[in-house]
Amino acid sequence: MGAERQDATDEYGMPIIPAPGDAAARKRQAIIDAALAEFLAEGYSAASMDVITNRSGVSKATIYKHFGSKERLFLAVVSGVLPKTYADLTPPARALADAPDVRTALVRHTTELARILLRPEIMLLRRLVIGEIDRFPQLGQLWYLVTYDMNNGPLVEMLTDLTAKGELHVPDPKLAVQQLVACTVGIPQLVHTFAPATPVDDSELASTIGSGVDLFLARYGRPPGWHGPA
Amino acid sequence: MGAERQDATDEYGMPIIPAPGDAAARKRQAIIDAALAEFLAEGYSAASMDVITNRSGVSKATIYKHFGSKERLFLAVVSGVLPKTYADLTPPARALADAPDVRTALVRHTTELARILLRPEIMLLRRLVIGEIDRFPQLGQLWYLVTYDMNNGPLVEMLTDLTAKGELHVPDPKLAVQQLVACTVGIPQLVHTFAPATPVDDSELASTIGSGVDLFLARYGRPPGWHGPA
DNA sequence: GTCTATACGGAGATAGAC
DNA sequence: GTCTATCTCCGTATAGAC
Repeated sequence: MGAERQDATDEYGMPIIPAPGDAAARKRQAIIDAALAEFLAEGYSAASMDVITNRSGVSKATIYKHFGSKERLFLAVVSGVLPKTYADLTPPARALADAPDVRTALVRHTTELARILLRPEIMLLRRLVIGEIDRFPQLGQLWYLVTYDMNNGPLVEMLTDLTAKGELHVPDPKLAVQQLVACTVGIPQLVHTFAPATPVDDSELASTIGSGVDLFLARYGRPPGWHGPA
Repeated sequence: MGAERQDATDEYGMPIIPAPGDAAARKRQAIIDAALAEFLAEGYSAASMDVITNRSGVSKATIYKHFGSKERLFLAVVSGVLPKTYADLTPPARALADAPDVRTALVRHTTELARILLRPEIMLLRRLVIGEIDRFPQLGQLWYLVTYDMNNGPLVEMLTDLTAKGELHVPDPKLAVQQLVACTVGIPQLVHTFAPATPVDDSELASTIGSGVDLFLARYGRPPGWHGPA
């Protein structure tokens, strides 16, 4: 029932012998994995510590030794996943350096961002966090901080630099980044927030994002016919 | 404790005698009110039917006679509130007729929309619905339908008309409406989704919305210097 | 239709042996 | 550190009297 408490074997049938000192750490990870699955599936309140206990293969007492309470377990699990969410994202400055022009860089970056944020597991996590914001305000703060560090902040810097170079005209970079994200990723994200079952249509996503970037550049881009500093 | 089961009096101390046939309807309403408060405060799973029972002043058996189950009660309560949310919204066509120009009309409309959607109770309801979407997919559909009927649909019509008249150039009105909403209301809405305690700053809201509408018009508006059909 | 009283299961958390 | 066994409370839902 529980899990591999002993006689665990790998894919070749060889017994897995955990390094002695890692036993506690491995159990801790097993708890986190089981808890994440249960919380994502049931939400915080409906999630059962009994289910997490059985799935993780450790005893309930061990879970409470490690995490103290259901609330603390929830916070530990969710806050661990959040930063990993954005780890795959290429820093905007690099995307800009690798692209032939600003529009291409913006399209590539927002597309990559959308691919990450629209992953079903991330959308699930996002809905979970939003639904529990009133119970766990720390999660809202964490979500904001991670988003800002990994995406908005770097984009603000990039827009500021491009404005200094004369390639864009962005008077309020912080607001502009919010607008850019809202007009591109924000649109499919909103749809999938309320209709999780909707599949992601690649060509539709590309055209939505392209249109959003064009909207952004119509306001903040250099005028047409402009080809560099005079 | 319970509520006004008998000897209930109005503000002048006069006894309130419910019309005989309305007794059931009045209890039904008391249940709905108590349930909404409890669901908004605790979320679906953590909400207690015992608490709803006590606050509504009727017995638990009566609640189950009326609604059958906790799930059905939840759906009845939430779906009843949703349409009322948008009832205060002026139809976009009227806002346009009453405004001196398109920009003013768009600013007024999105501002009014923001005022409604940013009300703390509505934000609370929205977080609740999002958090329970996987358990109650019907609510996502309902939310989408109400939003579309009361806001997006009429706006699409309006943009289509304005394009026909030559006052705007909107090739894809459905997408444009999503962009307009995302660039204006969507920005403070996102902030308040993750940071509910943040108060609404009127001047900041106005400047955000103004900037969003300008962004929209930079792409879809008539070119500057243009003063009516030739 | 409405009430009181209760059935029945599962929740989170812990005591104490090892 | 980890387990087994258990405590205590509260959950939804219903039976039966009025």
